[in-house]
Amino acid sequence: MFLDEIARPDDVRRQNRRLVLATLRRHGLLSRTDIVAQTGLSPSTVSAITTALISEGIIAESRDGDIIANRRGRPQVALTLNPAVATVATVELALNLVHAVLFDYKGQMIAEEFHRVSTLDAKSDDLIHSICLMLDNLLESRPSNAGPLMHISMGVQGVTDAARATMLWSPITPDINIAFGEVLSKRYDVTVAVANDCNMIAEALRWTDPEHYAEDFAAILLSHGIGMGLYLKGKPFLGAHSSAAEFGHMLHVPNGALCRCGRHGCIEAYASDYAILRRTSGQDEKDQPAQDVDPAIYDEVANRARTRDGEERAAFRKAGQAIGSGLRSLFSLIDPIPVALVGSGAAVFDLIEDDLRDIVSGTSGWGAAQELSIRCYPDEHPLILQGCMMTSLLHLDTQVFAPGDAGDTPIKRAI
Amino acid sequence: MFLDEIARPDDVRRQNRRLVLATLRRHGLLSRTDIVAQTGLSPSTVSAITTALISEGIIAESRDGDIIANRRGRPQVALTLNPAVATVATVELALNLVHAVLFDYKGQMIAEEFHRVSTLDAKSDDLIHSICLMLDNLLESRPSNAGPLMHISMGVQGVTDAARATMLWSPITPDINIAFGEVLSKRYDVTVAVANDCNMIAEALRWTDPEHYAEDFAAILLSHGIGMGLYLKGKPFLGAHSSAAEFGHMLHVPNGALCRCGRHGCIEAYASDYAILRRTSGQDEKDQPAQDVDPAIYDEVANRARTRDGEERAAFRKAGQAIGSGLRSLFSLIDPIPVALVGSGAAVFDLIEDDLRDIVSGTSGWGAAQELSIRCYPDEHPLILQGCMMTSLLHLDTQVFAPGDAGDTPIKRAI
DNA sequence: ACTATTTTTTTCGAGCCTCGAATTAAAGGG
DNA sequence: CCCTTTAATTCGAGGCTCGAAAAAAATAGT
Repeated sequence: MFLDEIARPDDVRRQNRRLVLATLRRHGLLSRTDIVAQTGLSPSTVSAITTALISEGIIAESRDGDIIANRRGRPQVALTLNPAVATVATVELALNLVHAVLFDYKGQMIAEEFHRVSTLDAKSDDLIHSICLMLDNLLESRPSNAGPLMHISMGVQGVTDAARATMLWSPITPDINIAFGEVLSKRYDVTVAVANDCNMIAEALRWTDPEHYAEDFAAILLSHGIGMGLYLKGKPFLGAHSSAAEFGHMLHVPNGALCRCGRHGCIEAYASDYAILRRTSGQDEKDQPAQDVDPAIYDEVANRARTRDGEERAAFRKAGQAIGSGLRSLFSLIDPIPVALVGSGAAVFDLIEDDLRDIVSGTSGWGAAQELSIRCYPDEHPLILQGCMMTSLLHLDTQVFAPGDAGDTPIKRAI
Repeated sequence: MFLDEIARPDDVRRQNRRLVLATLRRHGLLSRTDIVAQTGLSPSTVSAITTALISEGIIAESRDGDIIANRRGRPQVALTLNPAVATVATVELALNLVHAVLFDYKGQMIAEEFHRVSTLDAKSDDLIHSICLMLDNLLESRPSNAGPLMHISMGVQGVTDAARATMLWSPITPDINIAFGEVLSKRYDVTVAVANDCNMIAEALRWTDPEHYAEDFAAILLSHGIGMGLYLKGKPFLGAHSSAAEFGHMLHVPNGALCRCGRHGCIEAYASDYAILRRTSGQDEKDQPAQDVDPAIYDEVANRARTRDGEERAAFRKAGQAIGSGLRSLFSLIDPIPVALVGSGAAVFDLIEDDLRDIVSGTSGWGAAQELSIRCYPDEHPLILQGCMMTSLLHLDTQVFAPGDAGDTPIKRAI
């Protein structure tokens, strides 16, 4: 709530509806009494809010899944999010891959589809066409009891403008400024979010492990490029204008190695897979890097680095230094925070860890000098998928099902 | 307003009170009709809120300063913040200098006092003693119609922990972890804020030029050390745990010049005044830098750099590169934003600008490639002062005078 | 079988809030 | 001296949350 915003009485109900939906989403199956205990709201208020939500079809009483039986007193009746109130779609767009999935409002997968596309040769229209085809298929084949499609969330490898739901630039395709949001929004008549995949990863991590990834943490994706999803003060941090924190394009060496973004000396130009292969293949660091990297070759190089101390090991060490130097600068700006390393780079963490920690060490500086926490997740795709799903569902929870105005409730719109 | 917070009906009033106080603080003299126009609240609500604020003594009708006369209809009656409802104190702590000032609730200076202290030799008790002495003097000598002291805001050169109102580390004194907040809070029975001086500068800039320094901007203080105050999404950005964004300690050159913080290669180790003098005095970049710098000598070096192309000019160019490299990394993380350069470094901007811009250029990258805006403010002290004042006053506006509960209103507490 | 007990959930009134409409207040114009 | 115009307040309607009381729905005991 900002200082220049005006508060109205129904804002109170809106906020408390959000609160109820959030606890239901987190716990799955909860009685009204449980909700009272979890939220701190009074029983009367919880009663009022839940009856409203039930009448709008957003949540439902779950008769079968009764919580506790064989106890004295009136039994609690379990409430749960109504899976059939809405469907959301997620689209992951990566190099040569489109992955679309449908989820119900409870977060259960309804259907999914993979599609191989030569993204590097694809024009924006080709990409959009592929995505629409997949979504059409999925929507047509879904069971009749599924709810109406109400949100699409895209996670893309590239720089995005969240406000305009546009992909500004991406390494996976030559076209720029692709307005996925506008197109999909018109075609399916729903709101669309277009976010950087790293932000989706961060979202997923925070959802699955809120203990560890709490208010402040960073998820760094080390794969085809280097990106970062950042959570600060419990909120995803999007740049001032565009999208993600472009960790990979922080400056490591002034006038250094050529980066795929066209500039010189970026962290990515030392630590990404293409940077490693450029180095181990004997090319100059100013040479244009490969657009695509064969994972098999990358693994081979990594294994060679593990077995003998040669050019390969040196390349990974350089990578560790680049990431470490970026982290040290990052930690100077925002204090040390837990880090998740995701993607192929996480699979070679053993090769970069020592150099990385060497450079970072001493960062903690004046504050509580805690140990730097780094966790690795070699496979990024499940995280991206889950992050997209949570983005969509939380959007519905907080933006669509939150307004108390029953006259414009989505279920009525869908009728 | 967070997702796990519960909303109550009186929160609405609290928020709208804040809104009214904020518009009054910004515009100074406003009729109820003006407030209606500015805020968007209904006349009835504005009437209710203003009568409450008047009865609590927080604002007052200003009979003399009538806004518009000679017009048909009932004349508007001007409202204004009541200067006598509270007094706030600011303390600026810098190298060899303590500056304490008293302001009334309207932001008018009541009294001020400067004190020269050899901070480098001072123990924490000495510093606290000096500050208390000054505040005692000021409070005793203030006019009888002044309001009760209700907040103290300190701006210090060093790393602070805002939550604990503690100065963790500072270049101006050997002692660490000085709990100014706790001591002053007990002694004067008020809340105390301890912030990094750069954050105060940012606060002041946003207040004086909200057009230019809007949602996102950075204020970089180039003087005895290098610090940064950052505004993101319209809110001051404090690190995850400690205090300011330590721009000066981002990594510029791995294993590079020795920084005063004990590490190597920080931006500060190339761009601060002591770094320039270390270089021009023929010392090695790994030598321990001077603790104190004579401004006269610094100016002399700058002038030499302007007149001939020698070691001095090279030193400033190095400084420009260091700052530029930091900015480029910063802009990678949070997108390009307007920058204010403050302090002695701003006076030599002509010597560093070219190299700085060279390194930064290309940062804008994919987004709207706007021109990097840099403005210079050679004297940091007025900004720090104003920032401290605004911090205190806004704290009163939003935290103390906002709760609608009239039973515990501060003016009653003071009686 | 029937009542007492226990626990959950709903209902109802009090006390907040904002807002629109009507009313009162306080000037200038003719 | 009345009319017009503008400012500010008052009042009722419709929200909201909450505490207390009532209703609902089970088990336990006789």
